[in-house]
Amino acid sequence: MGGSGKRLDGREYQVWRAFHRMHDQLSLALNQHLQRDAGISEPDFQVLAALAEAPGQALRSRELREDLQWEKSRLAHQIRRMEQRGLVVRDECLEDGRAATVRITDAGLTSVRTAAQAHAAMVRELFFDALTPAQLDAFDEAGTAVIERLRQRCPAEAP
Amino acid sequence: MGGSGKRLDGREYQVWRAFHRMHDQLSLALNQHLQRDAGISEPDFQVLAALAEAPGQALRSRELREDLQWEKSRLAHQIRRMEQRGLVVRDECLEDGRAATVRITDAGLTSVRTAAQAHAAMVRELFFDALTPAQLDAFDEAGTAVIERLRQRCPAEAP
DNA sequence: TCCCAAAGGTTGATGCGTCAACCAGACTAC
DNA sequence: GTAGTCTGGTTGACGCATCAACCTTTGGGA
Repeated sequence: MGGSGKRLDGREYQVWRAFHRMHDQLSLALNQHLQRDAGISEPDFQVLAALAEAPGQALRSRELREDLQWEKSRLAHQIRRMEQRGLVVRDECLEDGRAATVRITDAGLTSVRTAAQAHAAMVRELFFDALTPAQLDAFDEAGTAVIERLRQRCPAEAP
Repeated sequence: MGGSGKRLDGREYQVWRAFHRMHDQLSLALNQHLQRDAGISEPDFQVLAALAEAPGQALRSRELREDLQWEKSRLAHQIRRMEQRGLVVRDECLEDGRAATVRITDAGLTSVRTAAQAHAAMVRELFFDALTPAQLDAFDEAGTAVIERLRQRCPAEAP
């Protein structure tokens, strides 16, 4: 609760819009560059990066999902699309007949390596370099606080 | 420019992920509540709110686009879907044969009024109440700074 | 006048994300 | 061991967002 009532005041409204705009434009720019540089999307990149760092360069879907904090079906759809393009392969898990393990392919490795440097540079240039150290701290704490609050208030909606 | 090299360090990586997670989960929760309370999505709400506040409760597509900072086709698709559900209507503009004006319907007004209170309360509860005043300031400045930087670096990509 | 570029919008294709429904393998209780 | 449930994963439908291509009207000039 706190706050001063139900409606957002002008200041809050402005912050809220700026937050949205920042996210949308940042996401757009990063996607465009990633697409141009390596022919992959941000979701592709996240999956590939997680797999590339994993031991054996493969993960079970469950682990991948936990790592990325994605929904079940979101990952399933994403992996299907990526498999069609040859970035990953799926095979069965020996220990558990239900499970599937996702492995990065050579093509996937090439893509993610091509993308990594430029992507990181882009994130730094557009995001971190625009922030003062104090703002960075605030961002960190605020992000954590909002996530924590979401976890408390909307527990069903957290994967 | 700032920073310390191309790769993101651990701290930065963590902040970046927290930012993404915060946005995704916030967006998900807000959409779910909006859908449940008023049967509309966040994009629906943004359009309806802009129209409801406009003089004559109608705007030309161009103005709506500028207000929301959306891409041309994004708005066109959105309006088409909303028109099918009876939330808005499109009619021709007398002054300019190319233009279209979008008007909110009674059903649209009802929806947006139903949604407004609960939505604002939700944004306050999940976002603003989680932030200290200092964090709010930082968020505001940081958002503005990132947007400004985007405008400078990627001018072509800004609508 | 005629041509041509720019502006306002629309459309189709494709990828992304959610939801609800479903299926199959694994666990638990009895 | 068999019934019921839980868990891991997939699928189909649908809304959302981007891109590229397109159409029409407008507004200048030559």
